Amino acid sequence: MDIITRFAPSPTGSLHLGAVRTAIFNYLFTRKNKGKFILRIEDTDQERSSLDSLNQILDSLRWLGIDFDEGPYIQSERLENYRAIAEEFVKKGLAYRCYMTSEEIQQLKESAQKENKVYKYPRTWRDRTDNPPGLDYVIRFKTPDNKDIKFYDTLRGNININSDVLDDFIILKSDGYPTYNFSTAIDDSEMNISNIIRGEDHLSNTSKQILIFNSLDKTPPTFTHVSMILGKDKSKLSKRNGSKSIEDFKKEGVLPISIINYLARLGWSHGDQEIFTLDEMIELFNLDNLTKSPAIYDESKLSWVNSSHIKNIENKELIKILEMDFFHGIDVNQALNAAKEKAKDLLALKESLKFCKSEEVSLDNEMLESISTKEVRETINDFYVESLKLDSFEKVEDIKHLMNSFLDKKNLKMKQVALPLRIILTGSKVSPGIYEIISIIGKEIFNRRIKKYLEL
RNA sequence: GUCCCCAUCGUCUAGCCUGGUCUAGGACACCGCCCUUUCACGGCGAAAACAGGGGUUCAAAUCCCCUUGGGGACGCCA
Repeated sequence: MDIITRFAPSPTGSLHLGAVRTAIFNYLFTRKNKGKFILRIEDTDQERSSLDSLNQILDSLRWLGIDFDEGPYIQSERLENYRAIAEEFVKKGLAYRCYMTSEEIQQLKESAQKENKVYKYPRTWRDRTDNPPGLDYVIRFKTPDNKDIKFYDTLRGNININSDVLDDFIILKSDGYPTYNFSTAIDDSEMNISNIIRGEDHLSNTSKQILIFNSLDKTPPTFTHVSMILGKDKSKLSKRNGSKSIEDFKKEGVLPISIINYLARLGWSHGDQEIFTLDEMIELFNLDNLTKSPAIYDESKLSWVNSSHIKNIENKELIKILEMDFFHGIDVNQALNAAKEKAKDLLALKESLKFCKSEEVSLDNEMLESISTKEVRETINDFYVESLKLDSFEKVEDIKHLMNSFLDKKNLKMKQVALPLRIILTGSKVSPGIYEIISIIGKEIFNRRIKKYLEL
């Protein structure tokens, strides 16, 4: 059977982590099975949907590298279809018009609450045949009585829900827009979706959608309801308990692959492996290795995953991402290699390479003060003289030897030379090791920076 | 309240389906030590879990039931 999947966000805000993970699972599953991946925008809430959110979602997905084979299909552009089907349902006696106003329903809900009961629509219009002219109406689905609604979930097995816990739910709102359960089921059937992978919060909605599938005379897809991602406080992820948007991560120097790796690993596993390339994940992904229990979002793990991927990233790729200029004479590859080793994110990495951007470095007062003593000046001068013996700074080993023999000769501690040297050469407290720094900037820049300091 | 789902270290998880190899493995974080040229990186080590109670069985983290706990749904939100 051909695999067709979809990711169906609603454009009512930026992409949150749970949605992104759903997208990732769908993506991995589809690519693994050489299927078709569809993007569908569920914007049937006129009030909350916005073009801004839509663009933001599209941008985030693009940045993450999650690409689609079809779409985006926009539900608000398919309204005629939903309306026609709703009308057809009415004609067939599967649904009916309900003229009850929102105010009336509000009242029913309030009195139900007073009696400590749960509101349920009293089916007032279910069997009425009159159509009061000029009044707003909704179309409700005729939910059958005491019927077992069954479906299969690859993660949770056979699920059985009795229709009596369901209401005569609305399928078409009074503004002519479909409700979620209706349009989702229609699109999933019309787009021939074979597998629905989505959050567990949709598990109880599924019964309603099954009812729609049945009425449409279509076989429902195979479901996989993935567990939720929770915040540190074990409640639904929100800004308060640490949830961020994809834009936030981008700003904080997190690589797309790190997010994908971390999120995929939250709820999915392959033995003891923690770090995966995209290709590996596609190769290894399997619905059977998903976890059923909810997972708590842990930023420090993400940070570790990110630093691991930074270590692995190709320099060519890294240069593109950093959008950074290197001063000529800088050994760019060596600089990148050294910086990658210890950076926890791209911001830190960029910061540690600041000394590679221009001919000179700027020093703040505190730094200047720490290197302006007579002893330091002499030491640096001596080291400079010593360094003249070396024709090339290309090899880190040579510099190391140079340093060691210098320390021996002068009977100095590493600290006494390396600390001021680092400040003079980089103007920073965050940077690669001192031998690497010297090698990276090369003899020319080294000489220039040292001379400038000695002339101060 | 009703219905549905879930339950292994603080966190993510392996093991569960196909009971014995589990005095429960790995990773992140934490703590300690080492390396050291700041910040870091790295290396080594420690501590840390089968929610509770009943069954079934020679044997249960693994199968069954109950309790408890957590999550979700019950919208003219998706």
